Amino acid sequence: MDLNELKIFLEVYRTGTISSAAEKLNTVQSNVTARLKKLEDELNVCLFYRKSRGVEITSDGKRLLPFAKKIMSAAAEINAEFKFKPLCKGEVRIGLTDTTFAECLPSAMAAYKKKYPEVELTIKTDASSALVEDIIGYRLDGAFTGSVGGNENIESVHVCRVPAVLGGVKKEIESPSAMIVFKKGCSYRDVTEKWALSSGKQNIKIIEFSTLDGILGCVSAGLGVTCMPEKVLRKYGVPFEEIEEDFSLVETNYIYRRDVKPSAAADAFASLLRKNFLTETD
Amino acid sequence: MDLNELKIFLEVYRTGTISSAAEKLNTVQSNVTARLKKLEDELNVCLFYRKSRGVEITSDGKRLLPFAKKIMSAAAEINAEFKFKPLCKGEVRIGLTDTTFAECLPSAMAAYKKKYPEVELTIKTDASSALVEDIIGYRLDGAFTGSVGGNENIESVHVCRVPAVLGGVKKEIESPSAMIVFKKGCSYRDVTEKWALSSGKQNIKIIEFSTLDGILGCVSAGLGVTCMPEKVLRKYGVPFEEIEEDFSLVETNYIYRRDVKPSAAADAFASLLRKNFLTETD
DNA sequence: CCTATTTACGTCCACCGTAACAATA
DNA sequence: TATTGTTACGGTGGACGTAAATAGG
Repeated sequence: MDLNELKIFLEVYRTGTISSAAEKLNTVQSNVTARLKKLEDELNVCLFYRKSRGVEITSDGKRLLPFAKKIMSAAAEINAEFKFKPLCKGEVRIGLTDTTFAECLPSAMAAYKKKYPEVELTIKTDASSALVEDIIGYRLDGAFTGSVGGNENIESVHVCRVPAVLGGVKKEIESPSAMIVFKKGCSYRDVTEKWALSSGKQNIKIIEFSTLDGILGCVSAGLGVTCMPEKVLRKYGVPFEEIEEDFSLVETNYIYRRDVKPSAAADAFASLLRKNFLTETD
Repeated sequence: MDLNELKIFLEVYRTGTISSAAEKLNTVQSNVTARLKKLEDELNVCLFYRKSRGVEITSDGKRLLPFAKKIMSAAAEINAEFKFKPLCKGEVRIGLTDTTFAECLPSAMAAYKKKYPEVELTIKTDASSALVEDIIGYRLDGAFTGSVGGNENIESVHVCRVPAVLGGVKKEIESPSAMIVFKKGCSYRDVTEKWALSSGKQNIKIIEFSTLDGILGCVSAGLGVTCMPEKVLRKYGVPFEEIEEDFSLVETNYIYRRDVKPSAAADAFASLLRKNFLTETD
């Protein structure tokens, strides 16, 4: 059985002649005759009486009608689902770093939920390197990360490059007692460590936190310093000063598996987030 | 889109690997890979993550699942309808002569209705020649008639050959006053006319009736004679005597259009009727 | 090394179009 | 003759199989 045969069967029934059905279907009479005959052979029945003026459906043809219609409409639903409403449903799993999250996610998420209410959106925040692993392991559809070592499985699209600044109360910036950072793999931890190295403070104590609030709370309390995008520090009211561009610049990229075509829902979210990101970090 | 692609998609989902799906479907890996890729290209999505150990369905694949299942089950319903339950439904239009009707139809119809309750059975009684026209014009699926002139569109199957006898009250048989018969085209009218001719009574009056009851009623009332199968006259209690075999033998054939495959329901009814006919006319 | 998928390539069949034929009004 | 369906036939694209390459555990 073949969808095409059923389509032809229905069109012949609708028009009442093989010729006009062939024309409607952009093919030739002989082909319609052959497809019809094939269907009749498959089902082992006669579907139409061949009369001198067109054809007339038989009792067996009538039996087939509802089934054929059902199948064709189900097939049309697939096209509707995937071609005409590609964004309406699905599940999207996006990864972010805590800093990206703080900067631009909430507004993007609100806009996305409003536009595509049927998409199940899952957001995970983690360090850049962990996000890369999640992409490779198919646990995320895409992620915004700092620069990642080249991996042949991963496609990386540059989003923006913003400088990190050194945040901390005045006393700490002048004489830092500790670096308060995310776990290994966070791009801003890297910057902070590079800053410490370049300014001869490599033996400074390290305090690790797993949340942005935790880090900034401690920094505000004068327990240490941290490198962050200026925007984040401003939002939390943490004093800061600029640091050398040599190592302060942090890339933000959108990454995804090269061998997996992103779902339309994922593409839509990623581009929306990227737009938000660029707007807010201008 | 193609039913085969959807079947492959579902089997890959069910088994979790392309290899085992190929084995289940009696084909090879490379073919499953290709069909899957074709489906993905058509829908413009990625349906499975290719992992080192089999594949895993994606969010878009999950979207496709219910549609694919729906279509495949609808296709299976067609097979069920036409292959496994070929006799359950439909419409059957059978033609009979009045004499055939009287002889064997009632019991056959009862048996058929019991066996195939969902078939819409339409019975038409008319003269043999009229039934032939109905077959040619697609208004009947099949008919039991007397012998008909060869028509290349009509397939004719011999059922039986029984002699007609001359029915009438004693006085009428000895000296018939009229032939009481069906309209032109009835095989038994033909026999009656041949009898009249051979016995030198060609100028006898003709009374036409359109029902068997009418004919036999008049014959019983002594208004004339008629030629009928012995069995019919017995049933109605009409006296009779045998006539010459030269013209008394009446064929009964089952006829149908050669270019139309009979529906299973029609075949079933015809064979049942034929069996009844043979049994009752032994 | 075994399992699993992808890619390359060759074969073959089925679909489709052209064209001639048949039947009917 | 015009309309419609059927049959014959040839080309071609796509489906399928074989086999080698690739990747991960």
